[in-house]
Amino acid sequence: MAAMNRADRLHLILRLFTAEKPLWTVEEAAAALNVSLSTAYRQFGALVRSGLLDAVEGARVYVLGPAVIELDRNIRLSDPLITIATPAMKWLADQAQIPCTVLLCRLYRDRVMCIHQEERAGSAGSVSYERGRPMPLSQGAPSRTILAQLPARRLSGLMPILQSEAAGNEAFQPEEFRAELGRIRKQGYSITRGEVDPGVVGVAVPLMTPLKGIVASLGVACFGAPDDIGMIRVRALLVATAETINGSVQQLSADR
Amino acid sequence: MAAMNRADRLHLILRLFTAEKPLWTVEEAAAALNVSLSTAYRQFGALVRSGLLDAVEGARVYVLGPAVIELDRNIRLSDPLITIATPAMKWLADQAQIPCTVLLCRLYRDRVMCIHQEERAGSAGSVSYERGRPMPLSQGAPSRTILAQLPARRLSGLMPILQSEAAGNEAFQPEEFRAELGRIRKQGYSITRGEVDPGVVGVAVPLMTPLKGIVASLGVACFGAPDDIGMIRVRALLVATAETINGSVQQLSADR
DNA sequence: TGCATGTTTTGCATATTTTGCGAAATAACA
DNA sequence: TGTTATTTCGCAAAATATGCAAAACATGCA
Repeated sequence: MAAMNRADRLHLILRLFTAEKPLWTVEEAAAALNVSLSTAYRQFGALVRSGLLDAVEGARVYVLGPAVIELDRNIRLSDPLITIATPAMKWLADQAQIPCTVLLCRLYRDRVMCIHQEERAGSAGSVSYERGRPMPLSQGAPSRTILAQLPARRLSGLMPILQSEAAGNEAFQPEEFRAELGRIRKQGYSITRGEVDPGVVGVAVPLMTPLKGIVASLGVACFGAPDDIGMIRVRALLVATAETINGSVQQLSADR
Repeated sequence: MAAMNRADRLHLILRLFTAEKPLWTVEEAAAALNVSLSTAYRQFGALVRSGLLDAVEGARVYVLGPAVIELDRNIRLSDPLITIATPAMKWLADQAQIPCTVLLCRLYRDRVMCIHQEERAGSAGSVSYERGRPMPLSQGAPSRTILAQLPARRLSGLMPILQSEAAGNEAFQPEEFRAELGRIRKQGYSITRGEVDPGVVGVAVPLMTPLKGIVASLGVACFGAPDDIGMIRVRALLVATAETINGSVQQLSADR
């Protein structure tokens, strides 16, 4: 196995705890991680001491711990992109005159993940692009907008992922997909209709970021069959909001 | 320095990133952690690879990374206590006829921390007991309710913390405080008025938990000068809700 | 109560990883 | 281009983690 250091290994443990399998016994984890039982006990013990894991039920089973919640608050309060974007996103949610959710998304590993969302007051709809949930690269306006921003080199590196995401689906046409990304880049936005959630129309635009090598997008997921006029309006608001955010980001960079 | 393993050390790094000081250069961190610069670079590099940290601004500065957001979603979706309590907390927020926020809190290190909150629709007030923010042990109904549940031995261990929290304040009377905790234990709830936030009245009741050694409380923070009748109503709802949650927890334990 | 079973911790020798140092490479910038 | 600040790298020494087997602990049941 490739060289590994403690952060890698630690994160490997934490990554066992997914929404699909949130509970792990030490025995299961030892098997999954290919380590002896006693090592797994020691590692879990350390993680529990740090608060990143928590013991349930007489310690037979472990779940993610309270330190995660604390760290998440810190990130909400202090991440540069999130703090800059939040007020603008609230404004956008307020101005859009149709039920919707505003999404701030970024590339994360081989996925696109929402890192902040603002719901329009009274909008009951829920969206797959939910805060903290990694989504496929190829589906939905936020993802496509992000792909469209990538340098050719980086995009090529991701093609295998796109291929595997499309596996089983109707024929995935790399060339056609690239052309689509080119169009998005040119027009400056992406729209998808019901591609991720049935009945939901998504629009997204690219975002500059203060983060080294981070690619992000700002999107709006609209519920309740919005008409074309409504979507044009939302798109315009979105472009304006993104410009505001980009401006603040530039500002921040200049200040340092 | 005491024996330490890699999980401990890793967590030490993560804990540097607080809401007060969210940005760290490698140099600052190396100094704070008492390690050489090259070690700090290596550790930060590993953490960035795992997504727990993120490089800002040409990588001169680091912040908490997207993996934290992903882990937080996992915890929201899967923590046994949170998932059990959430529907009951929504119900409670809905039934309370005054503006309020419902709080699920637990002991976390030497503090009490809210791990889930539900705001009553239309309640604009904000509360210091915010999700993910560690609060002093001695202040507020959720904290006191939790202290009141602790075995004498454990409480004694925490007395120095209480002392230091009270440092500078008007004379802190350990005996008086213990007596107060005794009253809370007997009557089964705690009420504080404006102790944490001016104008906010807090009520809290203890909670059984499925977690080994975890002590928790369910509380309501009421805004807008609620009258006594209102508070009695809320308190009764709170007791009922806690019973529901306790029941579900028992259920869960029995199932395993 | 005591036995049988399943779970968790510990001691120890060994293997692996981490560390700090100085040097080298790289990037930033005037 | 030269100058400085940042970041990576190679290496030997020091610190830690690991697996194993044995021991301690807990649990359930007759």
